[in-house]
Amino acid sequence: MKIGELAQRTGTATETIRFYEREGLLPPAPRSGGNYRLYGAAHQERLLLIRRCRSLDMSLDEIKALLAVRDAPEASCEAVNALLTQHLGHVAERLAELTALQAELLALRERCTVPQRAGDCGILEGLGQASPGPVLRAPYRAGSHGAGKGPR
Amino acid sequence: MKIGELAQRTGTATETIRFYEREGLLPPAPRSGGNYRLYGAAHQERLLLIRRCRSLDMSLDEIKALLAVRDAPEASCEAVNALLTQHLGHVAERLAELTALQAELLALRERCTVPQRAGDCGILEGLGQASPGPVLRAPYRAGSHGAGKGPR
DNA sequence: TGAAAACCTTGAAGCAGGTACAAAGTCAAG
DNA sequence: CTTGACTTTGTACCTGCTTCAAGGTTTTCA
Repeated sequence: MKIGELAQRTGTATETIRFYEREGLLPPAPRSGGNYRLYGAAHQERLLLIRRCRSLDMSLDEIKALLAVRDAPEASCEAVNALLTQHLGHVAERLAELTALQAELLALRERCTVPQRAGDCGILEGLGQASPGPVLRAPYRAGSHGAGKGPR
Repeated sequence: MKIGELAQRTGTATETIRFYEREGLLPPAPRSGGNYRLYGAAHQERLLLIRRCRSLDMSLDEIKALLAVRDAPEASCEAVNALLTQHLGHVAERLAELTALQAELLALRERCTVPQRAGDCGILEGLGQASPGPVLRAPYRAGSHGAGKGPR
């Protein structure tokens, strides 16, 4: 099948598929006479695995490590376990951060229930005060997922 | 004070301060004879407000909107309220996603408790199967915060 | 048959929110 | 007067894609 069909079958944009190939997550596809990429069932399964891992919020590097283990079926799968545990750690950490964040935001909203002059707004005042503690450990990390403006 | 001192006082990297100036969050600082940026108390307060908002995981655009209201003290602060509520929505949404994620990852880890051949690993097998539902709504969003590899 | 539409190709640029250089200029202390 | 700490500008890099632009190929249908 051509890239468009693979894209449709896996719910992945064609550009994303090419991107995964460039990044080494998918092997370079064989080409047709007209230089079109041609894919089979194995590619499709691999791509679905990648997408599933992404939906579990793993980084491409983590997925690469996972695929490397999968590509060596005689090796031990301990590494997979370790990776998963580590990833769970990241998720738990982020959950804790977001929970603290939510509490702080809710408290902040309490401070201004009635519309008034911005100069007297309790929220802006509250924002001027120091945070009770570092909610997010750091200017977190370049290029990951958060509570920003949402998809699209 | 010079940029280094402001950086130290606010716990912000000097590059980040210059970045905020470029992005229009901070006004262009007046310069010394040697072309060094010079800052006063007002700059420091504004920067702290920005950093606090960032620690609340607001986007730079959201912060810009907030600052615009702050800069017009006679305007109504309703917009601040709306922004905060909207932001709380994002956080709640992300929390729900991460919670579902965590459950799925925990279930996955159950599948492989003993080291074995990667070819028979229950986790890799589990990853090959379809997800029970879309955990994350979409290839989430370019450039935000997540449960990736963490800072540094 | 031939032209239009629908697909595919590569490459480069853009997003957020910075970080990390490099090459050069400025200033204080020894 | 030189060393070192600081600053300046500018550019490139990070993640995980998405969105172009400019062309090549294949399919469709009149």
